[in-house]
Amino acid sequence: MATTYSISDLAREFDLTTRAMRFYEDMGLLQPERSGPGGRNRVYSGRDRTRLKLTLRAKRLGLSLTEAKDIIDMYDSPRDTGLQLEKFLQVLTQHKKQLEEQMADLQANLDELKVHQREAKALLAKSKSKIPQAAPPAPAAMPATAAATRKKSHAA
Amino acid sequence: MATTYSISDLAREFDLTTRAMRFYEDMGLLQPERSGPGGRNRVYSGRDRTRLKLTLRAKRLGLSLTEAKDIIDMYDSPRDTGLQLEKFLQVLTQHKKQLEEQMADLQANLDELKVHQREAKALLAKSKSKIPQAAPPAPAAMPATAAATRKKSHAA
DNA sequence: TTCATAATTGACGTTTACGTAAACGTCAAC
DNA sequence: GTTGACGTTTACGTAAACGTCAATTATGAA
Repeated sequence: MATTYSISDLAREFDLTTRAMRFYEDMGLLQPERSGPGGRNRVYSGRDRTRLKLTLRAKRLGLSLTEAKDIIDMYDSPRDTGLQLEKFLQVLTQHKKQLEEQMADLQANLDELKVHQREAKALLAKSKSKIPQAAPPAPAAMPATAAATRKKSHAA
Repeated sequence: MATTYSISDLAREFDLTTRAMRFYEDMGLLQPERSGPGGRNRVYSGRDRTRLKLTLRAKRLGLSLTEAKDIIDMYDSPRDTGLQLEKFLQVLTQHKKQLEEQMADLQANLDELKVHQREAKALLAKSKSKIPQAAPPAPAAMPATAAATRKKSHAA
């Protein structure tokens, strides 16, 4: 039988609250079955788990939940006719372009960061080789970014 | 004389409202000078422009404004003593780690996207070579992401 | 001078993404 | 038989990031 999960199973695994999961359900991101007396309790499938994982990944990349849903649904939808396939491919291309833009953003940040890193290391070396005291005046440019210590990574 | 900008200059350039810019100022991200009668009008410096640019880049990568501010301020702050330098380097390392995590997320998305792209192309080719009609049943997995058509890119 | 354009400061409204009780059901363990 | 641990719904609260007036001022063109 296919593996299933309770709400707290997934909550624990992905480090979120049950409240969040129910909220995602309200948003249409998850569609757990029900079990128990009167079908009260939620039962999540592997598909739900996957969708949740993708949702969180999307969030980490700055998407809103509705954006995430739109995309996930699209990837998850039936593409049986030729026209649907073509449209799907169009969306894919668009999506890919945006991902690549974001890649560029990220790369820019990393590059600037590395410059600062080098500069700082150089300065530190100098200040250590000479006298452990005050050093040169102002900094140079300035990069930006870092998803300030998220709860957990779950990158993949 | 150093080049300066009006509020609408920058608003236009980065495609945001003046309201947003004043909001960023309230958040401490920008500190324009004042000019005109009674110092009413805001005058932005090149530094402001840079900070704004970095702020938007950070936003595109999913950071909150306060996160953005923290980081930008850090990069922008005076690092004159050895200890400050060392702490700065620590933060840099941490920051870098997070950027790399995000890179991994992005890469994962791109990879999955490409798989779908290939699959779809194959299917489309098949359906065209045979009969332009209905095709195989369900899809396979599903990736996620794409900063749903943001206003403008301004990637760099 | 008058009208349009651009700017300013409040101040309240809105959307997103949950948090936080309150109040209750269920089942196993003690 | 009651105490937990886990689950449920309903519902109000909240922080973030602006949007959207309103009321006013300044400047430049017609």
